[in-house]
Amino acid sequence: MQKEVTIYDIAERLGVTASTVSRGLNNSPRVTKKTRDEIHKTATEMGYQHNTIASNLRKRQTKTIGVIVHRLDSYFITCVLTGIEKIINKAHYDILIMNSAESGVREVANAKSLLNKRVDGVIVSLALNTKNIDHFTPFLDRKIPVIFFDRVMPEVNCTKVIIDNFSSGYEATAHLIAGGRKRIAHITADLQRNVYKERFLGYKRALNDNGIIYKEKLVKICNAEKSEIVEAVEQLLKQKPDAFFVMNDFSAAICIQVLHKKGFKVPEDIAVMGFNNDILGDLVVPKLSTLDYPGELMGEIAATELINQMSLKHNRENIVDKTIVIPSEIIIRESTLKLNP
Amino acid sequence: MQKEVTIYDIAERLGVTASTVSRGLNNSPRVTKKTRDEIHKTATEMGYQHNTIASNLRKRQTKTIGVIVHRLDSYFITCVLTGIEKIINKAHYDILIMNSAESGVREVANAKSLLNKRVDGVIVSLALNTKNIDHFTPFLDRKIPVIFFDRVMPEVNCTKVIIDNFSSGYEATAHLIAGGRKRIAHITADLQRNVYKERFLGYKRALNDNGIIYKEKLVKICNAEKSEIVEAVEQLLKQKPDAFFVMNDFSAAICIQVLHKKGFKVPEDIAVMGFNNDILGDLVVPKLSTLDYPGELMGEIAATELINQMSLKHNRENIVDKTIVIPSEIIIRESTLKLNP
DNA sequence: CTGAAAGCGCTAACAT
DNA sequence: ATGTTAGCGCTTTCAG
Repeated sequence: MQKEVTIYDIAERLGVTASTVSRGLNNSPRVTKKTRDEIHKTATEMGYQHNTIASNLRKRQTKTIGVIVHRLDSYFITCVLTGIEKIINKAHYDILIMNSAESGVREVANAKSLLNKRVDGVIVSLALNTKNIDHFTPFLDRKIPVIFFDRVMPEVNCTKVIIDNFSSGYEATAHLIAGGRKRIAHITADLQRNVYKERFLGYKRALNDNGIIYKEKLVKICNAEKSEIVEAVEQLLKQKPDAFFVMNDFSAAICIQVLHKKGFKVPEDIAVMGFNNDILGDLVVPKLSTLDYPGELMGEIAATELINQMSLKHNRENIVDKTIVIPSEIIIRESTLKLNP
Repeated sequence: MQKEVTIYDIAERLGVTASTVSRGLNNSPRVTKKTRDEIHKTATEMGYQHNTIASNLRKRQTKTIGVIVHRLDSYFITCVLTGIEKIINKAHYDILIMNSAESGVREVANAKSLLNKRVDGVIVSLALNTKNIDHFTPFLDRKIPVIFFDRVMPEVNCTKVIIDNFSSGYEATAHLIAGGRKRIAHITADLQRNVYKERFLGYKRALNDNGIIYKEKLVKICNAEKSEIVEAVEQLLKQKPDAFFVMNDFSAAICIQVLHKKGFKVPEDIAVMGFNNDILGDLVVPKLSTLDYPGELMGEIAATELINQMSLKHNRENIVDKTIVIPSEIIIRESTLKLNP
């Protein structure tokens, strides 16, 4: 950055003072239309570019929000980001995206960085192994709103946007049972994280409510790597399951692939239920039954809530931490069709 | 933002001056280990948080790069972002992601915003309808490096990271021809954009080199909306094609779905060739033949090049604008298997 | 309607 | 090893 054209340079050229130039550039009505136009004209002539950093320092606000996601290469996350972006942009804020890459350590660093950059608000989905949210208390102390979405800490009192994972897990399992399945395998991820834990609890409860005994051997925990999914499916097949309830559609599609390779028919021999309503679910054969998990809507709602809270800056006491539950919906396609008796 | 704890507050408490505190916090060797430790200790005690804005203003650099993408909800783009992130983070830079949402107007606004925020470098993939790159000249004037990836302006002299779209289009088409196909339909997007145009030219050339006459009626331009793809496939079927070469794997999967619904067998009746090597290609039936388009690698290379150019700040004359071509590779799976004579 | 003056919080010559 | 001083570029109160 060599020497910049500043408002002083414009001021000098026009024989006015920097304050006037600043007002002019910001289209303040306190400066005549004529000077305002002149200011804009010379500004472009001289190649002036507003310095947001200086402005931010002076105004003590950045008109920027931070978003911490647990990964970037996920269809669900990009939908959420698209939703956030839609709302945030309309309100003339910018977005600083940080990627924790499922690492709690990086998440802490991300939070610190956002704090140092003085973002006006934060939206977060927690990393897989985040144990507490102490790294967000500096924000709350400073009355900077923080909204958690999807992956949250259930116990902690703060604003959350989630789906009802328990009910979704319950509903998925109940649907499989209604289809005549009795040995339902469940492939999921780290149960520390609320989303997986609650779906798992829903699964167990549905079994129980239908008089099916829960068997630990029918449950496998793994991350969403293809190799791990393949391995999990193969292991679980030893338990002779008649259905799989899988953590996401991508993994469910892999599951189907493995089953086909092993000579099983889906859904005739084994049913497969996904989660997330990924675009891909409609394109595989058989089409995947799944739970609709409206990412873009979730992003929009989180962002709307954030903007709302940011605008309440001066009487922050009015903010009530709430939990917003977004409706999720079971989508029944082909992979779980009923068994003929 | 109420009154902050500043280095002056720490200085006062410790009976030293702000410079010392600043040095201490930055772990400058010019201050004794003892005072350094004291400074850090009191800083945390007092809840001090470094103000990046003030620091950036003073240092006249932000350690932040801007990335403008044409959309967020694309598997390819998220791979690129992941790649960029990997490299950029290692170099202790932050990333400001902007979404042009395929709008040239928004792209111009994004560029301006990044300029105002004084990013140290920029990585861009152009929107569908961007006509020129004048909005990036202010960066180049200020010696702020700009790297274009994937969607670029071929004519303009600047640094680009791309794949060889012409050859890829050629190779895909030649592969189909080698499989005995003669009436090869092509579904693509706006030919203004280099990537589509060059693949199209490759397609034409391959036809020509193999003595097949190019037929305009076998080519359809559309965006990647599902409905448009379905419509395009249905229209093209009237031309009795024996193969489809489709702009991306997602659309190719839709194409297969339509063909199945119409009673065609893939690849026996009609072959389908995708583009991008999306994860999804391996999960559909039949598995998709496609062109591997290494997004993450592209991101890594663009970022590495950017960092390289940013480090050359003071003798920017040394920068040679170059075009880096990343190898793309045809992947033959099931959807284009050879016709039996 | 415009100007003067102060300061946002930090860093880096230059001095001691 | 630490202090002094100035200033990054902008906004905003207060004055005229």
